[in-house]
Amino acid sequence: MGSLDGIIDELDKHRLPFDFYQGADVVEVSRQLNGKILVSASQGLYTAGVIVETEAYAGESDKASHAYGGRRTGRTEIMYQEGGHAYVYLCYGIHALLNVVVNVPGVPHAVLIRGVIPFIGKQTIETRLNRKLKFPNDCYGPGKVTKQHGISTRFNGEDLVAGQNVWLADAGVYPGVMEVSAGPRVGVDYAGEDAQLPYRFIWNYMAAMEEIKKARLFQPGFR
DNA sequence: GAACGGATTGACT
DNA sequence: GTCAATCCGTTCC
Repeated sequence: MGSLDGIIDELDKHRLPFDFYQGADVVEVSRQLNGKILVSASQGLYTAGVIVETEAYAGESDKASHAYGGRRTGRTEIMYQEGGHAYVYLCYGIHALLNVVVNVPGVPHAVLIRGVIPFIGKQTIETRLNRKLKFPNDCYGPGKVTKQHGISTRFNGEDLVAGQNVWLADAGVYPGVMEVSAGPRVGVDYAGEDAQLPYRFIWNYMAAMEEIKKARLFQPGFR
């Protein structure tokens, strides 16, 4: 009852389908990813949490994107593949950042996962951090997400639809209509006027916790 | 073979 | 709120 295996099994059954990632509008996909579940199995240890912050990167026409102007290199290649794969790259030489590849082959759109409220594997996460989790502070920040969930650049190219190492699920956690706010992206001053685009989506922590409490997966005695 | 620079973080006031 | 450390991978010569 409420066993870890049972919950992971449930999250596996409710994976986001292939079609979800083929969406033509990466900004809308970015918004919709708030409330979805990030599940990872790294070093044989499961962790999972609710996504509460994302940013859209709109490929060739977006000056903030690594694929701006059709830039296609070894690093950006995965973004040109079909949606539903992970794009993980190293930032500032230290932080791995997790992106979800969106759209059809040849269209290098992606969504950066910037915030997650963890609910499975808290002990694993605290071991990785070497300290206790601090809410809500530890939930926001793209480098924090990958550290907590054991996601390194080795996860680059992972299949989110059929792979066993990392995936996304719909666990019935949905933001209220007005609860996800849009704003400019972080750390993209180099992108000129594109830095002002409202491609960043944040789900307020208190509001997210309210919705999480309501979801079936989180009811006492579930399973 | 080497320069470049960053989709950040955490410490500090 | 401000600010500097950070260091590898990517890119191009």
